[in-house]
Amino acid sequence: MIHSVRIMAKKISRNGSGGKRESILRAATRVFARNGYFNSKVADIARAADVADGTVYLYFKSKEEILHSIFDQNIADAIASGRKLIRALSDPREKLRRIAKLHLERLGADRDLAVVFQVELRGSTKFMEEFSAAGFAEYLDLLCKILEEGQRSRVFRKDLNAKVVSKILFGALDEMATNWIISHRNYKLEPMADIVMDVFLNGVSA
Amino acid sequence: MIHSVRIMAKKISRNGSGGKRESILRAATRVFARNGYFNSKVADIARAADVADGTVYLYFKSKEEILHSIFDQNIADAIASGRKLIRALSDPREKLRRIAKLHLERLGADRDLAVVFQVELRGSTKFMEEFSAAGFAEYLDLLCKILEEGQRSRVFRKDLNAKVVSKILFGALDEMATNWIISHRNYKLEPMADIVMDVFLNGVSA
DNA sequence: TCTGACTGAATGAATCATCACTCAGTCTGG
DNA sequence: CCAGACTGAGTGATGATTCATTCAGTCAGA
Repeated sequence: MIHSVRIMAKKISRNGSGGKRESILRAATRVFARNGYFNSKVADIARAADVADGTVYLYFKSKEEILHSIFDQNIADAIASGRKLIRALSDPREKLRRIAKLHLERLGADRDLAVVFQVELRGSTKFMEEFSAAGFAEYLDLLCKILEEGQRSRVFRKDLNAKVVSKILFGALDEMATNWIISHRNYKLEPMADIVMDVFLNGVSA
Repeated sequence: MIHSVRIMAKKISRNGSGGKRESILRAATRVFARNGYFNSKVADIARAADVADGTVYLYFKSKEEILHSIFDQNIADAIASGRKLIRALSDPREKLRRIAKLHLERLGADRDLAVVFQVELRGSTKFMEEFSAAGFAEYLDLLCKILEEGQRSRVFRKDLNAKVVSKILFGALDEMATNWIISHRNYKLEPMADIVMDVFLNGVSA
């Protein structure tokens, strides 16, 4: 009995929305987004999460690991959602449209997270390289595979390098997100995906 | 006689490639590119420029101002080059092709500068917003104006928002540059402009 | 031409505020 | 009472910036 309760507690504390770890990650996202990673003090994160400074170190090895965790958790989730979303579809164009929409939808739904992804994670080659090695490359690969599939079925032009073309698409979406953050006007991010996909698909269709 | 010699000396020390200010800027670009802005010590920059720590402060108010100066100097130069390059051209498509090539040519010619532009300048919303207000917006506007011109002459589709479309183009080029930096393989950046422009122009042409 | 006063660029050791991280101790549920 | 989650004051390192000092070069007067 006691045993199972402890396991539950552990589980909640690891994954649940009431857990300290989650709470620290959410707080850190907010703090990083507001001040920038290097200007954020661990003490600020602790205060925002309503825990003591030391508690942060019970859950994360270092300040840097917090940033990593924010990225890891979200990119893995995004890729999983993306794969699931396109599983039932057959038209490569539609697959890309859905992925693009999901991409901007997710970032548009949480401005703080978007800032961390678009701004803070870019702030050092070290991070860029580490991150690119992991989830980022996987995301690009997801796009690339769809493009290749479309080339095989002659939906997309075959004279283009799929890898390069997937970067073009990613770059266009990425810029939409970055501009949305910088701009202080209040518009919806996700509809931008339609315009991007219009131009892009028109450009790569056979 | 002596007087004119002094004026020459002053002029060289302000603008010439042998001047300390220039030398500090070049050194800073290298150091920022290697270590990242926040991990770079002013002392590192001073050593790389072969001057004393304090000398840096005779030319720049702060470490931050050094980063600003690197950006300001280069973006202004890039925009001027771009405008000059397209002045004699009439076809909007050709104008965009030339600008895109110039964009990647400049970054591809100086990896350190590219790292500062693609990575270090992105590392804080504060920088992003300040920079976007100045030169970056002007660059986007340059693209936008060409697109609008092309729409008027029915070269480009009129059903697209020129501002958004210019961001798509910028984002695609930007991603080429960023990927070139992250990737450790040794390829030329500038030819990527052709592929980008192929897809892009195909996508926006009427 | 020589000399002594003057200038201001350049120096780099010292200052001082800032944090990431630690750890000795407290609290609490069972 | 115990285990272990949690606390938060303290520590040590770091690094941007300052400023008293040096010294190479300029200049004016004799």
